[in-house]
Amino acid sequence: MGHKTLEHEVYAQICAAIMDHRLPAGTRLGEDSTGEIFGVNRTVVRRALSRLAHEKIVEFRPHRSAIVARPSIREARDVFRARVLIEREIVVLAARVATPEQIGRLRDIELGERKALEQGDRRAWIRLSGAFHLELAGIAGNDVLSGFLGELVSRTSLIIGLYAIEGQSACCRDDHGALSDAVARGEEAAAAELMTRHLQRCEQGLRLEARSPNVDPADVLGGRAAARIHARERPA
Amino acid sequence: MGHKTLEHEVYAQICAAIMDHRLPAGTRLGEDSTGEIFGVNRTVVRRALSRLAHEKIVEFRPHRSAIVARPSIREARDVFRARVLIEREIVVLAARVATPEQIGRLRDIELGERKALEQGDRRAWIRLSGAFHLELAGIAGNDVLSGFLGELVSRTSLIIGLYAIEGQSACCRDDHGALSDAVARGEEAAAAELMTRHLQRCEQGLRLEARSPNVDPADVLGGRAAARIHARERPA
DNA sequence: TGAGGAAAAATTGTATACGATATTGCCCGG
DNA sequence: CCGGGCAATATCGTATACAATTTTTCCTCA
Repeated sequence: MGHKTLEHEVYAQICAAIMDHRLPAGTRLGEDSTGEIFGVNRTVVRRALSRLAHEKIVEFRPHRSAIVARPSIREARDVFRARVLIEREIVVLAARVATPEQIGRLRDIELGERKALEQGDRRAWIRLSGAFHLELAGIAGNDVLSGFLGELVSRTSLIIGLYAIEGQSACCRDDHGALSDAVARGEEAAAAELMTRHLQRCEQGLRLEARSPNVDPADVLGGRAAARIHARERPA
Repeated sequence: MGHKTLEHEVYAQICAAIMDHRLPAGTRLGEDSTGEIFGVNRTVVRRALSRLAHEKIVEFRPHRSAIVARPSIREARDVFRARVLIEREIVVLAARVATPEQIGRLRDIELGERKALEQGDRRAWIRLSGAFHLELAGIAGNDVLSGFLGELVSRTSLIIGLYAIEGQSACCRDDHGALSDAVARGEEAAAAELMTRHLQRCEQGLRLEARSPNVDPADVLGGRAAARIHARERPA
């Protein structure tokens, strides 16, 4: 893999790092600084960031460093609603046309998920969990919906990083297993309901209560401005 | 409007030109040549094209000129299926929450559409027709779905340019009017059905018969290679 | 001490330059 | 007359350089 172009490589690396929660929301991704990390030029980073910005994974602000996106609570809800809509359709289509071979690949991913969960490899689990949904989308066979879901899965990963309730990370017991079963048996309606409930459970594993309606404007109260204040409060 | 940055300006211009069918599918968009047209540098064009590529409006090929995307028949079908799915939801949500003021804006767009149609201003009609759907999405209030629909509308415009049956351009008589009525009255189910049929009619106004299953590989049989052949067949 | 503002630093926006790769045209042998 | 290979051209991929803008620092003054 790797289209052999630096831009794609940098894009993939940053994307993976964000998905794995190694780069938390709000992290500054300066063009020069990021370029030095990868040993490439600003131009490359710029393009990679541009793409990530289009996928709403990083935020671009004029004349200011790009940062890892900080999806709002409202945005998080919208993402889950969109996922319910799209993935219900996907799972219905998949249940209609899935071949045994395709079901097999779903099972493989499930297996990997369980293994990662046992070993406490949270990163691998997150990645595989997303892969399961994308595999399902591939089976459904609508490339447009697959593309949309790809974006939604990425954004969901960010949302989980921001709003997950720490204690109960492994939200979904064996939802994916039940989902595979229903798809394998061609039970369209059942699969759709399972998907809906699965996504609802995932969403309920987050803290999306609008504590105050959009406390974002100050966000964590600045970042830069706050840094100066704290420096004074903590006089070395 | 205009974020004051050249890249955005170039992006908007190219996008509009493609939507208006002034740049037909397959048109070469070289970085240098396009840059000279706008009097800007390759860098700017490159970024703009990158964005358009992400929206599937232009195709990027390594070391070859970018071209205006040539959506396949398969892709066209997927786009319409996705639109039915998303816009049914949108229209239901809109019917649930639309305010009189929002309905008013819908009516305004309709009015513009009718005017454009009378005056034979096909470009304005296409633009307003898309605007109607996007306005509806705005009313629904899910920014994620709005974003997706934005892409789908753009791609639909390309698809129409490629596959529209010339004679019957004005496919939809007054579908938008009926749609507005249903939304204004809060008739969710009726609005959803109207939207479905509206999109189906639009799709039926196209030639999407897969004459041979995916004649795309050669597409119009090359473009470059074919040009040479035809030159020989037509000895000037 | 705190506020205001100008200079300095940092970072993005845009342009130019050079190497890499694919395409094109041409020449030559069959 | 046709096909294959090589040079010339065009275009992209990446790096470097300068201009514009924002942010930060720090100094001055009330």
